[in-house]
Amino acid sequence: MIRQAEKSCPVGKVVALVGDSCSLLIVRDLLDSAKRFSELENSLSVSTRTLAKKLKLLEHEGIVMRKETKDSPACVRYSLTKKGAAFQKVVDDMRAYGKKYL
Amino acid sequence: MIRQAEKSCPVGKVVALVGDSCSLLIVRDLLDSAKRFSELENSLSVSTRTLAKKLKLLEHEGIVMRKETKDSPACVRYSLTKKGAAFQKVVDDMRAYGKKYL
DNA sequence: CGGTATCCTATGGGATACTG
DNA sequence: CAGTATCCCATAGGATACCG
Repeated sequence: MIRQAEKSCPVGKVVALVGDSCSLLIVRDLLDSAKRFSELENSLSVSTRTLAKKLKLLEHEGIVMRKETKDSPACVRYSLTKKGAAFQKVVDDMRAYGKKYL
Repeated sequence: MIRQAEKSCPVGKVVALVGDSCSLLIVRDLLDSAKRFSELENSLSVSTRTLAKKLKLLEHEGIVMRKETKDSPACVRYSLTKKGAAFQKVVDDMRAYGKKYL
């Protein structure tokens, strides 16, 4: 639904990037600390499939980093890149808004 | 997709409210100034149907105000309530983010 | 544990036509 | 102009099963 017209607007770009139901919630969680796949899965109550897709997308966009330690069973941690961590202000303001108005 | 678990988090609430493809873009436009239906329609490149639905939702949530002046043809202006205008910071932060990183 | 692969459904949203 | 009403479709996302 994001059209060409939106792509020239910085706000439109941000919405196109994290303006879905859970991308920003992933960022919110990772702003707190790096987390495992299953931790995110539980926190967000999202399906495995969707979480995997969103994480891949966010990784591809340079928002999220994936780090795997060679253990068995597998252990993977997701954290924010600098670009991802820069969402801190947005998330903080949203939190402030939510507390005050919702 | 927004689950119960998210409703206890202020950020989750905000995302549930404006975390779709165009609600926040409507707010962005109205932060600039009050606008008519058709202005929003053109600016957002969204279908009549969708815009009408989102505006109703935002009005119902107390974010947007609808003012009709009894003219012919009809003239309707949408503007932000105080609750809606409070999104200024969030939108500004998103704009700053978009300019810097996207 | 951290995914991928299928299948399937709900629904968001476009296009079009019509009305006060 | 500012919508409402239909119809229709694409796709986001859930559920489930399976794998390294």
